[in-house]
Amino acid sequence: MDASEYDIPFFRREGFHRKACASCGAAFWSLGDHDRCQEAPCREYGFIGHPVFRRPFSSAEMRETYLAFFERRGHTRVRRYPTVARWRNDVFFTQASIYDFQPWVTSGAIPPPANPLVISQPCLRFIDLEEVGRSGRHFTEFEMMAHHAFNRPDHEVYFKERCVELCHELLTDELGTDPKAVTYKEEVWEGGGNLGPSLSVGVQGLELATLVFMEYVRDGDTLRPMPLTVVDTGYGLERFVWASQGTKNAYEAVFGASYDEVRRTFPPREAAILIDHARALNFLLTDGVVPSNSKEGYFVRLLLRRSLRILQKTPEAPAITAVLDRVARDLAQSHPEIALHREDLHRVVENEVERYAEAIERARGIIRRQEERVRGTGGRITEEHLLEWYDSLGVPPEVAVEELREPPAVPTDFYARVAARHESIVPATDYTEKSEGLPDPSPGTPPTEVLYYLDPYTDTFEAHVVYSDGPFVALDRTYFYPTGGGQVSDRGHLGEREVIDVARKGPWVLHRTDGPAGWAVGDRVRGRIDPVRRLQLMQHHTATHLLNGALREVLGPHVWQAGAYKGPESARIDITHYKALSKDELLRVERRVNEVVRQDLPVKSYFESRTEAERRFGFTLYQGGAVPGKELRIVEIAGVDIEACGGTHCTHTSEVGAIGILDVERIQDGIVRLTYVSGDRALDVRREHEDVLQESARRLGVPAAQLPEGIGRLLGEVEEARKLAKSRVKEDLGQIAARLTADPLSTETRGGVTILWASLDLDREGLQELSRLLTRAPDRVALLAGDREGKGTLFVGSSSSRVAARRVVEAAKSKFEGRGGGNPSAATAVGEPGEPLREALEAARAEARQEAGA
RNA sequence: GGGCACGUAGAUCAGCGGAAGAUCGCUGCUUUCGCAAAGCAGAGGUCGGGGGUUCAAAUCCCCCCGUGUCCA
Repeated sequence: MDASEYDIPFFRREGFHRKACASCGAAFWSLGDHDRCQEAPCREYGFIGHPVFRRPFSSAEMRETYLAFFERRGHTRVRRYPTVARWRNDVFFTQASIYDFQPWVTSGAIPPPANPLVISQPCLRFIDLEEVGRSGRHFTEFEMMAHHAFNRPDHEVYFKERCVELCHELLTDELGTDPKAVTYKEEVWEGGGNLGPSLSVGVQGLELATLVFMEYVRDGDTLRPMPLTVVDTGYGLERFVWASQGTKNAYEAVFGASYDEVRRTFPPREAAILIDHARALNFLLTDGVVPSNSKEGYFVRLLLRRSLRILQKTPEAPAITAVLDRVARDLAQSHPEIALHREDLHRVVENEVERYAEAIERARGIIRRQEERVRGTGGRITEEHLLEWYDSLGVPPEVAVEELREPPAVPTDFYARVAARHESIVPATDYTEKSEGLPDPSPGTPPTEVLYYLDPYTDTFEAHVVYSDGPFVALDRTYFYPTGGGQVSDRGHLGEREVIDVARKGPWVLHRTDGPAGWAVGDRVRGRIDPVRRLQLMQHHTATHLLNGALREVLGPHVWQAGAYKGPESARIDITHYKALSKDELLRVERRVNEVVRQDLPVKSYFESRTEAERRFGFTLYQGGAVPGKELRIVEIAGVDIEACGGTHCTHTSEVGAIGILDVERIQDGIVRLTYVSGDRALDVRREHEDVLQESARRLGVPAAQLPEGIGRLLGEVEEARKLAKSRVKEDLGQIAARLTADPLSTETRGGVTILWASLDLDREGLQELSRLLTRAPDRVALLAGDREGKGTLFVGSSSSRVAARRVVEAAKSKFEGRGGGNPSAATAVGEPGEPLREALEAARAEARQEAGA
């Protein structure tokens, strides 16, 4: 990055000097006389015992001071986003404040909620999990305070100059840092194909903030300017608090009294982990993550189980819910939503505690048995076993060791070795816009005015073509709804052309027709939307909101939408929930949701400022993921469900008709999927089911109501018949056996061994059964040839220690090109039928006779 | 999303290429005033589903379903 990028007038004006750090070599700007940048490891911590700010701050005080400072300087305060980044598919968690605005705001697709804005965003990072409690400064969950500005060519808010000025003013005038103590180190930031210069702000060895100026797009080796430049800052709340107090480690400063309380029962490291994890869990659980074995939920499980392991080591330890509540009390001062719904949160946590206990209990048995087996073969349990058990059973090594009679030593690098087992590279899926593959209308094309919010029942309209490329057509205005928010697109006609898909691309709505449209820009076309399909989609969408509300009501507020699909045939919603729905719960949900339909409540759709909407309704607005934009479209069904939603909806709940839940399944641990139908589809599906039922009943010859009993009876009869057939065969074989035994032509005795032989029309299994009957008594050898379906089968059974069935078959099998083998008591071969088989039987007889001896 | 483990009698599990087992529970009988207990006898299995390899598959291979777990 060119040095001129960092040559900011503010530095010159204020008399900053540019120097190269004697330690790391990076260039930095400062008013003070430093030969090194003021960041670790170039400089040791100097603030421990010597706070850098004018007074100590608590977390709540520091957050408020920061937000208020920027508010006074023209920034709009924006409430935190959920810690679960549901609006992105490349990450699970919000890891930085800018994540709130990626990719839509940063790409320029949608305006930011405010500009410039200031936020304190709780973030989660699991990379340094092992460092928590050890380094004295790492946290799983931390708050990134930030001021952001988004600059368009036609609207410049502020960039480097004002950003650095604000940062410096905050540190010095507002917080009282010695201006000479601050260094701004030059760095390059790069991410997601964008890059730009950045300044790392250091004081007394502590990196307090990073100021990033996103201004370029990497295009191979060359850099192109971004159409939208972004001021992306990050100020670590915890570091600011720590710097203000100068305590030995960050945990004392940040957690204060709650840390002291937990310290009474636990050593420093354990205490820090417990509180750190509790803080992260409070955010995650409040934001609707339910423990699971995959995705977001796994991290909740990980934190919970780590915490439980620590708690279980100490008999006088409090319950995990108590630790969570203690930390929640502190958090609620600044994040009141954390204090809500504690009972529900407890239920989720307690369920997980039980499941962990069950998993460990199951594992203990497996470990005991495995040691038994290993010891039985003269081996012993190794470190590898411990790794294996942790990986596949979830048993921590210290628990496994308890269960063993001869335990191996637990490797000190146990968890590093677990990590090594999972070395395979997992490619991160990059965020890709859904509109990929669609043509991009030129920037000069006027944006599409969307009309479908005006009246969802309008299905004909006239508009002008503004863009046409092959089958794709954009209009100046349209009533066609493009796929989005889980709702599939409308279909219908534009002129004589059939519209088979509709998609959003930037500010345009693209209609895909069934062939080259052949219109010119300016042509007037008539649009007709398939009204039946549209109505069904609206009904399914509104039904989804009603269900979402009913599910939260019946199951608890931990229920969040984790995905949804509204098609013309059926709709489904995935919700976060920790166990399968009981039949009773399902019934209550279905009853409740149809009750709301009958109440004919108005479904109000309106636009409202984000700030106001969030203030009134809270974060449950973002059921379908965070929706950026200054204005949110709110779909409100008073007392049932309120969401930010861009779909088309019925105007009253009664228009949904009946709602029938077809299926409930656990698609993964912690996620339940409901499939349902509404409107005419509910009737159609009912009809289809009724037909299946009637037809089944007719075929079985019972009234439909008695189908289950009828099927039960039928299955019983089948079972009876099966047994009867089996016993008949056995009986038949018994008779054959008796006849053979009595027939001198198929029996001879040699050296006390009775040899029986026969050729029969039986398959392999029949021969085997018969052989078993014949060799029930000791010293018997059965030689049975089966000729069936063009194959010859030789089966030999022996209850004599002198005659090995396997050897007999070996001796005979070349006679009929037989292949096979067996063991001393039973052997079989398959080969040519007819004459060769007869010869094989003779050969077998000769061999058996010889082995039996005189 | 990926790795690993598991799915066999009502329950807990063994068997891991050659003729489906153990323990508990269940039923009946013996014993007992009755219960518990003991002894004897018995019932109970499409070895998760489907395909393949093999003379032969619960067992080996592939796909699917379900459960658990670790990791992103």
